[in-house]
Amino acid sequence: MGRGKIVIRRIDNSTSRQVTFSKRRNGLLKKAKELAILCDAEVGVMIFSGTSKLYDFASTRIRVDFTLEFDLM
Amino acid sequence: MGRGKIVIRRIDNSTSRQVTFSKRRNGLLKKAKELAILCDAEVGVMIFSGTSKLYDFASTRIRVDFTLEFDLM
DNA sequence: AACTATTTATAAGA
DNA sequence: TTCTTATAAATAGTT
Repeated sequence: MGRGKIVIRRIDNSTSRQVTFSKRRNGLLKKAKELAILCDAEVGVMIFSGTSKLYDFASTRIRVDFTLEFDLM
Repeated sequence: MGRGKIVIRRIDNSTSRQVTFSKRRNGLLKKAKELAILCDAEVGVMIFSGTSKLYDFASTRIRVDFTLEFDLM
């Protein structure tokens, strides 16, 4: 959706990748909230950017304890 | 988006709620995958339906261990 | 389970 | 880099 059609593959240009990350991250969190409300569902989303900053959402009736283990090289 | 505009509040009719759940659940999972690929981000999504069936997605470089604790009444 | 009229998300551009 | 807008994509209501 947008001025042009895109293929779903890693965006090489880091600036474009950052801009797209910001837009789509917000879109995903918004849709997660809507799903939880509309359908009375339990939804949890966690997103880590390349710099490992966390963005997340969890519906109120759910508690999620998670540990993340990255295979760092 | 659709034939009419909707307000984001719990859908009372259970059949409609179920149909919307199915559509939007798929949409959310798709967008999570796209975000992970396009932006090389770590993304995890977990969705529980009213009947507590789990639908989830996690990008391959992430491992998420989670426990869910519902406040059942 | 399909369809399609519309709304919404967003890719490019300014 | 915040705002705009043309267009792709998601989906609400319908069949």
